[in-house]
Formats: sequence, structure tokens, C-alpha cells
Amino acid sequence: MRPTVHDIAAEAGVSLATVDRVLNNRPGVRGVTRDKVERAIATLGYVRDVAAANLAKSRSYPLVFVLPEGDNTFMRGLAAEVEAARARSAVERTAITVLSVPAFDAAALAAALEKARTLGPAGVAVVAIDAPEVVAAVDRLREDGIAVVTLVSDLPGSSRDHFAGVDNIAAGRTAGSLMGRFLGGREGPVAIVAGSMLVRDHRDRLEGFRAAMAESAPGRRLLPVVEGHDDPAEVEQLVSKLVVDHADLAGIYSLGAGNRGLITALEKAGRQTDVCAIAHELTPHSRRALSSGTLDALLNQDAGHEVRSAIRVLKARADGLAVIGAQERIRIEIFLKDNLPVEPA
Amino acid sequence: MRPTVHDIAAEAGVSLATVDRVLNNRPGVRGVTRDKVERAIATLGYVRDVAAANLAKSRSYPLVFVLPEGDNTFMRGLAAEVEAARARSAVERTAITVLSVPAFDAAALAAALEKARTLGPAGVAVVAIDAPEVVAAVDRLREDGIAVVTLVSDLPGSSRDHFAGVDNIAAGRTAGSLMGRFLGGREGPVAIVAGSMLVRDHRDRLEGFRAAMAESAPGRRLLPVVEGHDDPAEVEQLVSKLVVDHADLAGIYSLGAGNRGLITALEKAGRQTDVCAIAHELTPHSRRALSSGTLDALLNQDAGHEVRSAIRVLKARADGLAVIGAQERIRIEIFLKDNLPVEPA
DNA sequence: AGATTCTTGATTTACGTACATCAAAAAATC
DNA sequence: GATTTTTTGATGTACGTAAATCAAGAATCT
Repeated sequence: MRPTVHDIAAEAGVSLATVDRVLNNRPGVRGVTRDKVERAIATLGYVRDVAAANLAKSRSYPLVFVLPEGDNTFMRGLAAEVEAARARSAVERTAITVLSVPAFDAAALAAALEKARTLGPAGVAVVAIDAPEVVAAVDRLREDGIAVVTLVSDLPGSSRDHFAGVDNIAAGRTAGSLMGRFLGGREGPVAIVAGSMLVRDHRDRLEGFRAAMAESAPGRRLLPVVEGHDDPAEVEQLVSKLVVDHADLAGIYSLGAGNRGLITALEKAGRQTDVCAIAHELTPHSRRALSSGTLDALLNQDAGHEVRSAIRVLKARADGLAVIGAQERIRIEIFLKDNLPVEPA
Repeated sequence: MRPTVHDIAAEAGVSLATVDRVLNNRPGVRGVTRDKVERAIATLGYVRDVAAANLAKSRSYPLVFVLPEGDNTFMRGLAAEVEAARARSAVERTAITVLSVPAFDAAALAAALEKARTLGPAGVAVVAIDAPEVVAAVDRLREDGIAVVTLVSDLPGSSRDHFAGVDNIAAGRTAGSLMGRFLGGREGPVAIVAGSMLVRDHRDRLEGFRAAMAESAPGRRLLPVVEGHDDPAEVEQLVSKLVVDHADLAGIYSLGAGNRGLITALEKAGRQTDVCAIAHELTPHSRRALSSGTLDALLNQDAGHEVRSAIRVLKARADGLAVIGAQERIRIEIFLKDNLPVEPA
């Protein structure tokens, strides 16, 4: 059997109360005694039974998720995953509040974070926008001892505890490398469609894509980036114009959301096959397009993994515990039509 | 606050003892009373506090892992992950025993499973070999009410509860599809190196690879499969012979382990660049080879994920609980040199 | 009706930890 | 050496559930 507080007390030759004082670093213990207890803990290899401790504390974790509004499937999926986590609240001892804010609006996001702060949660997860007022808002949360995890899009320069998302520079590089190899004999330029340069993840993907393209397909012409604000309608219009303006378009990289528009535009123009298209996020639309060949490759981040990871990290930080690094690293998933998971995503 | 057994007792107008009888379906409750209690459970939305229940039961999960011996890095990594899980035993209330058996030896595996049965564990995880005696051994475990999860290599036709591993047909297809696209202008045949056709995962990968190659590179000649038994030395010898015998070799797909040998052979022969090489499992060697360009792509299954998933599923099955399907699906990871995770794997 | 079985209630102990209180002992201060 | 302060011990309650015991009540059978 694993040792309990009683065993430590016996081993150290002190009372249960003293062990408790040491374990929960309460005042009123001499240094010598504290050492004795800590030595006993070490020799017996005691680890606190977290379940019992939480039970005794009747611990619960009030958390706030700050998510962007918007019409794209990825963010709706993310919201659905948060909702699913909320349904597990009873089991996981969490109490999740969701705040929705307009997309790509730094001021609104900062205000929402301020509101989250007044709710006094144990932790906050936020899809960040890279702006000074957002950094300030996050830092204020941290000063109040509230754990903060950035979700999907990071906020470097802030004091957030953790980033639950993929390495977007690597994602962009991967897209570029695949594009370079997949283009094969095709001549002509490659277009890039972004959501907004305001968010860090899109800027990072762009940087990575350009770097990898320069290596794997040197000399290939890249058209200027266009911004579709993750909105299907806007993206469709932009891509329609691109394929008309560039009859010899060889490839297109969509690094943001709103790919319904991309797919529709390519199919309406009958350019599914001769344009090599690489996009992000597995949705019902992009899945279908990958199967049919309109899309050639898809990079994905699993929203469910990100949400669950964010919650694990927030709970751990709230308790001042370490996390299993490997388990919390979110992988970039690459899908071809050959490795699509069976059920709808 | 979430409702407790006391609340149910009050709501149903029965005693605590009766609620307990219903919850743990103990005998001695009339149908009418049982219904009353179940209605109270439903209306209050009661969910049993698993932590408290485990505490009260002082539940622990004795588990047995049956792993193959052998010199390849993947299996050693798998063993290390099991060891890591064992270190977390105290927290996770598991007691893990590891049994090692000679690789590719069905009789030895069946004997080990029989031995595992005598240990009377709550669950068994096994890297399966596709043979009748192994199926029989697994079925015997299940008859004893022991949960069984196959790990890495599945055992269809047996009554195992779950397979903690990747879809290997899809993995093979993915390799074939990438190979087809990556070959580009290269002429010449493609070689296939397997570990052993005795294990299901290798057979599945081969099937998928052939199918996808037929689609993405029709007419391309595939050399007969050679078996390296996942042994680096044996694989090196086989591949060295292949590159000598086939001066125009365009590609090579290694669907098993022992890739140290593959890499060494290609590099010794100076054929790193002109042969497109795709292999499985991220190890220090394959990582280096991918960075340097000796390998063009790498498919990976995360051993850590598989072990943790196996444990979660075994615990859940032992308690007769359902599992979150999406969380237990092991993804096929595709690595190019651009999306290698930073730390050594 | 009386004996027998089945169903229910009441109560207690246990799991491992957290936390509070009060008394006793030890150490530090004057 | 007496007093104050600090440190330690002893003890009890709580968290939510499991599991056992014993007694009392209700239903069934003869």
C-alpha cells in the first residue's frame, strides 16, 4: 500500500497535525521538525492523494473561456468542444463560463478579459489577438493569481502560463514543403489567403510557408497575401477573383478559416484539379473537398485536444502543479485523402 | 452544489441504505422502490463522485502489459512509456506488471497471456501476434472478466475490448500516396521492407501501401517484400543488397522497425538523395535522417499516447464505464523535416 | 393468526486528506 | 526563575461514497 499521512507521522516521530502543517505549509513548525518530516516524506516516497485532498477541500475550478464569435466552422467546433467540457463539469469539478467577443477586435477582447477577471475564476483560456491592450489584460489576470492559457493563437510577450495550440511556424513550413513537392510540373504562381494579420497564428503560418517554399521551390512566384477574415463569403469572392486574374495559378495556400468559400470558388471555376490547394482545419466541408480531390492536403489542429489540454493545464496551474509536457504538446495533424479518420469531424 | 446520495435519499423519500442498494445494485429492493430512487437520480441529475467512490473502495487497478523483447527503438520506447506509467501508479491507482516475451513468437505470447491470467489482473494490454493460439488466450482472459486491450498491433477475431493503435491500412495508404507524389520524375522500382508478415500491423500497412501506389503511381514496379524482423542489422544487410541489385531504385518504404539499418545502408551507399525513403516511427535515428534528408517522410504512432490510452480504457472497462471515443483514437502522425517536434523523441 | 421471508431504515466505520480548536510542552525573552 | 511566545500534540469534524450490521416493518405463505 502507498504511504499515508499517518505513516509519515510515525516515521518522523511527530503528530499528524505537524505533518499536516508541513504538507500544507502552515506556520508554526520549527526548521528541524520540518526537515524531519520532509525526510520521512522522501524516504517513504509519499505522494498526496489528490482525489482525497480534493474531496476534503471540496475543491472546484471555476474557469472562463473567452472565444471569438464568427461564422467559421473551426471556431464553432471549438465552442462545441468547450460546451462538451462543460457537460463533464460534474466529473471534472470545473465550472466553466464562456464569454463570446467579436472576432479580430482587440479592444473588445481586452474588455472581455477584464470582465473575466471580475468573475474571480481559477483560470482563463483565451483565443488571443496580438495587441498591447490584450497583453496588459492578460498580465492583470496573472497578477491576481489567475492562471491564463492562450488557445489556438498565442500571445508572446505576455505572462500567460501556457499556450494550448500548435507551432504555427512549423505548420506553415509544412504546408510550404508539401506545396513545393506537390506542385510537380505545374508552372505559375502560388496564392496565399489569410484571415487577418492581427492574429499571431496567421502571421506565423505565413512566415513558415514563405521560408519553406523558398527552400523546396526556389524561384516560384508568390502572389501578395489577401485577407478573408475567416469569412466564407469573403474568401469565396477573393479566390474567385484570384483564379480569374491568374489563369496559370499553380497552387493556393489558405492559412486561415472560411475554407467553404475557397472550395466553392475553386469548384465553380472548375479549377479543382489543376490548382494544388492546401488548407487548414478539418471540417465537414474540407473533409469532403479532400476526398474529392479539390483539396490536396489539410493541416489540422484538434480542437478537442486543445480544449482538454487547456483545462488540464489550468487546473494544474491553479494547484501549483507541474504538467506532463509531452501530453500537452498539440501536434500538427496532416491529412491526405488516405488518412482521413472515419467518422465525421 | 452537485447532488449527493443524501439528496437522492431525501428526494426519493427513502433511506441512505436503500439508495446505496440501488446505486450498487445490491439485492433486497422492491421494483417500485428502485424506480422511485432512479427517478430521483434522474431529476436531480446525480452523478456518482468517482473520486470519493474510489477512495471509499480503496480501488486499485492491477494491470499487466505483455511486450515483445527486441533491439528496435520503437519497442524500447514503448517499454519506457509503460515504465513511466508505472511511476505514476501511485497517483493513478494502478499496479502495473510487465511481461517480456520473444518477438514474433506466437506460442510464447500465448503462454505469457496465460501467465498474466493467473495473476488475476483487472486488465491486460498486449502487443498482439495474429495467431489462433493468441486469440484463444485472449478469449480466455475475457471469459475470466479481465479487460483486454491490444496495443500497436491488433487481433481481429478475438474478443479484445479495444485496440490502442493506429489504423494501419490507412497508414500504408498514406505512405503510398506520399511516395507516389514525392517520386516526381524518378524512374525505377520501389522496394518494400517489412518486419514480419506474422503481425497484423505490418500486413495491413503493406495492403494499404500497395492500394495507394496503384492509384497515385499506376504502373510503377514494386519489388517483392523483404522481411527484416525489425532488426537493424538484418535490415541494413537487406537494404544494402537492394541498392546494389537495383541501381535505378526510385523509392523504398520501410513499414516495420529497425530503421537504423535502413538509414545506415542508404548513407553508406551514397543513395540518400536519389532514393525517396519513407519509414515509420520517430526515433533519434529516424529524426536525424529526416532532418538530413535521408528520409523524406516519417509516419509515427505516439507510444506515449497509446500506453496512456490503453490504461484509460482498461480502467474504464474494469469499472464497466464508457470511454470518450474521440480521445482514444490514436492518430497517424506524418512528419516531414519541417514539422519535427523540437525536443528529442 | 402465526411463522417465515423479503424489504427497508438506522447507524457505524472506513477511505485519505484538510482544517480548526484547545491544551500541553518546549523554547525564547526578560 | 518567571513570563511570554512559539511549537507540538491530541482530537474532532468534514468531504461523498462504500459496505456492513442489526432491528423493524411489510408482505407472503401455511
